[in-house]
Order: sequence, then C-alpha cells, then structure tokens
Amino acid sequence: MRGFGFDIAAELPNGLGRAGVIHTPHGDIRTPAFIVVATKATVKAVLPEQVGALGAQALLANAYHLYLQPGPDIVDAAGGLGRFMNWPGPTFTDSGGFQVLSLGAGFKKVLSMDATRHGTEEVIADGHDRLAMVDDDGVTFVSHLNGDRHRFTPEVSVRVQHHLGADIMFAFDELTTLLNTRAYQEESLERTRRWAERCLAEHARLQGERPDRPYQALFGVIQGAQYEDLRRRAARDLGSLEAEGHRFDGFGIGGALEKENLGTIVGWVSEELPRDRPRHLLGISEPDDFFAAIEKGADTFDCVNPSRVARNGAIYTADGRYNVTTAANRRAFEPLEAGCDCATCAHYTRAYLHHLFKARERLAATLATIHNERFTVRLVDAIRAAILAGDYEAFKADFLGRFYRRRRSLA
RNA sequence: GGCAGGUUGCCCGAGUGGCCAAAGGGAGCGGUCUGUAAAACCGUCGGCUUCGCCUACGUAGGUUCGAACCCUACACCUGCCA
Repeated sequence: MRGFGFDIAAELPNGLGRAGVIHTPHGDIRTPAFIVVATKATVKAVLPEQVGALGAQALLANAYHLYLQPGPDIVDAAGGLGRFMNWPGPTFTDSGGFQVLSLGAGFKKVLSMDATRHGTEEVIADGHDRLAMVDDDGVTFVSHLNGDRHRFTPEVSVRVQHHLGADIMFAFDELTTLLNTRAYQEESLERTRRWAERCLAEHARLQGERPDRPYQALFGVIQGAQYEDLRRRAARDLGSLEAEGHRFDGFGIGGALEKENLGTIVGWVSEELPRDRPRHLLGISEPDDFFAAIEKGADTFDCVNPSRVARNGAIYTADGRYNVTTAANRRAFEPLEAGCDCATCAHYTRAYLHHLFKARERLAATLATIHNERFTVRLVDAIRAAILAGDYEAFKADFLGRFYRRRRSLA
C-alpha cells in the first residue's frame, strides 16, 4: 500500500504559489488540481467513467450526507467510498462542517460570498427552525431527510470518515458568516481549534486500531473569516498541532471568504502554514478565484459550482459564461464551446442542449456537467502547466483578459 | 326538438356590479447559483408617447354614474331527456 505525501515540483517567484504532487494510496494528484464534488458518492448525473475521462484526478464526498444515507457502515462494508461508487482514484471526504452552517445559521438563507451587500436579515437565521445547532462539544442536526435528530462531534465525524475510507478527510469545523460579530468569530475559531485537536486525537486512535488499512490523511481546517490575526493564528495553531504523535497531513482553508480578499486570506494562511504540506481551498471554483488562490499557495480545490450551474443550464467557456437555455441557442448547431476537448462538445450542439433543457430531459444535466467539469479541470491543469513552464503571469493575463471580456458574440 | 351548463389573456383556470389589465398554474422570455437540503430559486409575462392612456373576458345590443360580472338576441361547445 502506498502512503501519503506531498512533493513540490516548482514554485512561483513569490515563494507562495507552487505546483506539486500529492501521493495517496489510490494514486497521485498533480497540483494545483480541481477535485470534482461527489457529495453523496456520485457526481450528480455523470458516470464515474465519464468523470475519469474528463480528467478528474480525485473526487470529494460528504460525511454528513453519507452518514445519513446510506450510512458509514454500508460504505465501509462495500470496501470504502471508492469501491462503493466505482471510482478507482483518490478520494476526499468533507467532515460535515459545512452543514453546520448550511443547515444552521445559513438555513434557508442566501449565503452569498458577498453577504455584506445583502443585509443582515437575509443571512442570519431565525434560530428556531434551523436544522443544526452548535454547542462547544458538537452539533445537533435534524435530518433534512426525515427529521431524525443526529449528533455530530469531532469524534463522530472522524469515525464516520474512517468508515467512508477516503484518502483525505477533513477535521470537523464550524463555519461562520461575514456577518457574525468579531467576538463570535473568536469564540468559533477557538471552538474549531479544540475540535481540530479532538479530531487529530481520534484519528490517531483509529489509525492505531486499524493499522492494516491504507493510511487516511487528515487535513485541519483553517477558519478566521476576514480577520488577518485570526487567520494567521488559526494557521499557526493547526500547523503546529500534534496529538499522540500525529499531526495534520494537510490543511483546508474554509469559511467566510469575500471574493475581493480571497487571495489575500489564502496568502496570510499560506505564510503561516508548513510549506511541505498541501493546502486545500474549500468550495471555490470561479476562474479568477483559482488564480488568486493558487498564486498565494492553494494546491487543491473542490466546488459544487461547475455541476450545479450546469444542471441549471449555465455553460463555462474561455470567453465567459452563458445560459444555453436562451432562445438564441435554438438553432446554434455548434459545440457548447469552440475548441473544447470534452466529450459533450465532441458530439453535441448548443441547439441540442437547448432542446434537452427546454424538454426537461435528464441528459441535459449529464452533458452540461461533463462540459463544465472538463472546463474547470482543464483550467486548473493549465495553471499547473504554466507554473511548471514558468509562464504563469502570461497565462493568467491571457486567460482572465479573455474570460472576463464582455462579448456580445456569445449568443 | 326540449331542459340544464358553459364560452376569461399564448394554454389551463379563478373571478358574478366599482378595490380587475383580471388570482393561480403552465408555456414563453431573462437572470442567479462558490466545502450541494438544488432536475433548485428569482424576475418578467396585452399594447403604448407608462404618475397616464388605449385595447381586452364568444359576437351584437341594452340596463347602470360604473359591466368580465345583470338583461336580450345570436354563434359555438358539453350533459341529460325525446
């Protein structure tokens, strides 16, 4: 069995951005890399074979969702997440930390990246009808599936993730919104730090209990919202944390990130974290965000955006994003994106996709998702290639200049 | 032939004297989506020279200060009876 490790192959002149390779028991991940999201052990609407064919190096599933359904024991008995879903490559699982927010304070609310512009009441939940409630020891969830009560603690999350058997798992953390008070951010950060310690300890214990199994890496998650001192403190704390001879194998960067200072925050964190361990930026995939984060030291990403947006008819291209559902595409007998090398663009037209979406045919989601995921994976691959080739800045200027230029020829 | 019911905006369908350019749904048109409660959600949806005006609720006429709503005739549709 191969173990876990990270090698840096090239660095940007700023000493933060880099290209490298993450080694896992199920194969290598060349970084920077976009990790395709498969929340419930499936990339919605797409076969794993197709996901592999579009160039995805690894998939990320969610511990909370798989815990509720089908249950960690089932996935374990199936031989782990990869075997269960027929994905031979590396896998990640998220801890369920995001659901503390999305089912809790962000319940039924617009959780915008630029939430500050939307006004408080839109984002802060009412409290009584939320599905998740945080306390210092953990989180009580009401299942969104059937109303059952469930309790997640750091130990439960790590245990669930050990059953799921992904190569890389994340510590259980609490997300905050940009609208929480500074005092709450500090309180939450401290809670997340203590949870990180408990995750590491439980991880060490379980690893010792089952030495026969392939090593599962555990990443600590850096919170701290938009505050420099909190972000740096969190990175230093988790970077140096040790429990029973174990330390974090890598780090997630999560939480409330305003688009405008996303790169800045990643930079603060990268400066404090050990250089020899990989950094995963959670939940990010817009083209400009990739550049901003990668040049500041982010190595991997995951995001629902390419697939979610695809299911609703939005298509990414080098010239920007457009909706295929628009009437202008009714007779557009051309690929979704000129020159795209994805399986969809090889055989299907905008007009056909337009028709499938209008007819509410499921194939629309499949074909659009294949394209958007390919677009996203290919972009990050190209960034890696540019770093390795030493022409990152030129590639960045080219790509962003074209992607964000307004183009009325876009249909 | 008789009796009863019906005819509303692109479609379905509420509305029975003023608060009705007319509920609701669908279609159409446009948009949103960043560790997935998403095959979701939002906006718009008669026309115009848009604080108002015009045209509209089968057709024609009437009652009324005022009609999609009441009356008369006609046309078409549906059910029951012969």
